[in-house]
Amino acid sequence: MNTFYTTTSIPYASQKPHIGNTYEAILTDAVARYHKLLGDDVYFLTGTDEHGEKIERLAEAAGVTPQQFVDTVTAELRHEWDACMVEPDDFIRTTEQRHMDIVKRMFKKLYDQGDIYKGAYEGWYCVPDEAFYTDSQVVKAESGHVCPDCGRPVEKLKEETYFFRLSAYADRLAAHIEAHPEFIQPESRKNEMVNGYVKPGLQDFSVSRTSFTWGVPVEFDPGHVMYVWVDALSNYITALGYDPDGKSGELFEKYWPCDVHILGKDVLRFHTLYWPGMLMALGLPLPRSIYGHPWYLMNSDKMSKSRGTAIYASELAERYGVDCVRYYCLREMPVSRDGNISHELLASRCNTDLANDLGNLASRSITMAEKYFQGDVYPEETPENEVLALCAASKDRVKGAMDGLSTQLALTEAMSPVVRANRFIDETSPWILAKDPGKAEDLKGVLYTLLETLRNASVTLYPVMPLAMGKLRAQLGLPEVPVWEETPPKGFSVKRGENLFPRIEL
RNA sequence: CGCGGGGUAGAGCAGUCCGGUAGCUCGUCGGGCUCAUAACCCGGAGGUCAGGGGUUCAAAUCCCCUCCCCGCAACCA
Repeated sequence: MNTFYTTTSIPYASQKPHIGNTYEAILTDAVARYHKLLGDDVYFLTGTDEHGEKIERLAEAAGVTPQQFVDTVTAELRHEWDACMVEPDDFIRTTEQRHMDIVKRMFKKLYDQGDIYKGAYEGWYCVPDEAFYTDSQVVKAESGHVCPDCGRPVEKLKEETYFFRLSAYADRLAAHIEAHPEFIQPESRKNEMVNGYVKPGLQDFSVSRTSFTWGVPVEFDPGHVMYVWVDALSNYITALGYDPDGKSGELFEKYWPCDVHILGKDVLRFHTLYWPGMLMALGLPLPRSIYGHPWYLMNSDKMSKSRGTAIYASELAERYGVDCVRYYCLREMPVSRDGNISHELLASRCNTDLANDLGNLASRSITMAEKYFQGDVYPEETPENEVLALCAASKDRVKGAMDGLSTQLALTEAMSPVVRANRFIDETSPWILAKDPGKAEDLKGVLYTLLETLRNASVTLYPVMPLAMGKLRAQLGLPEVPVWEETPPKGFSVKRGENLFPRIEL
């Protein structure tokens, strides 16, 4: 049996995640469910990044401890995930003891072997903005260096910090990226990483801070806490029970290396350069692939809580149903640019595809099966026709698209037999066949074709819409959870239930 | 010459790698059907595929140039 390990990036627990953040969890969940259908031994990990200065400050402002603060945010996040039927095998928080214990020993090991060293980070600091800038970021004005954001003068600041020696792994990493075209996906992002960072030369990066305390302590140097990279990125192996001293647990031995890390384009750099560098230093195999997805925008604008333009998955799921939200997110995200989401767009897409095409096909097909044959449709011979041929062909194409994480294409393909079947009804006019007792077998063939189209869709769409497809399968008299290679049955015993996708009225 | 992405019907998008009558959804106009969630099916109108040049029998698709929009530009998650 193949194993399949997939992860989301772990969101920063600084605020409740909006639909744009939740999209990633939905995508990863659908990928995990798809591989489960294929029969793979799947492990799906997600979690939260809970340390850092920003959280320390937000907690202080809220008058709570940082731990209380992240407990609240992480609970909100899990509520969002739950509302979308995102069901990971494990959920890791970087403030958990099991994580911190391992991270501390990892850090020490890297330090002992010389991959982490003490140095100083020099930069520019804008006091009013409380922001650091690098040499290349600050604007050089006549009056001296000024803040690129607000234009006020910045001060030179020097902070003692530990660095990870990424430069030592630059050549190996460049060679790996070159030799494994699938390592960074999609390809346009790979080019961005290579041209933007690898070719100019990879520099060491800072892995500790002395300016705040809410982090994993560097035990051999009090005053330092770990900065985000070592702490957060390592969640992918600490959750599996990795042991820097060579006694890693069963899960780690079974699932590492990861098959695909799924994350936003904004953090792709850290996952494709920093993280592999650290893994090389630890002597561990690199993840097989890393996929950077675009973002969802609200009316072509970045979602912002403060501007009131954020949409939350839980609200959408409550209003329109979890299946609609999952379907929309995975159907509408374009391949190579940011997607748009709004109530209007979601309602339009779901009404067209789910209510009018799929839901209505189920409704009319099952109703006819009950009306004409009391729900039992067992033709003497399994029919062969264009619609059934399309079902088989489309399923293969769905598989190809899902393997490449192209959910937009996968869903378009999965829906194509449904659209074709609606036309098939007009072409065959079953209500006319029903008036002629001598055409009973023809009528059975037509209804079988329709029900088999629905069964096929219940498999190909199951990873994206587990709830609704489970209900559809129940109406078709099939087990609620399918397997990908399900054999078409000789016939169907159906029973009409509630409408699968009620039309959305705004 | 910093890097990358985008600019295709009123709106939102696919097609561009592997040139060959420009496609999908919504909207709109007309027709059909009555099994169905006022859903389904057929047809019409609507695009010089950002602009210019080149290659070719043929270019949205390949090459060159220009314009516009967006993201990134190293320690921000």
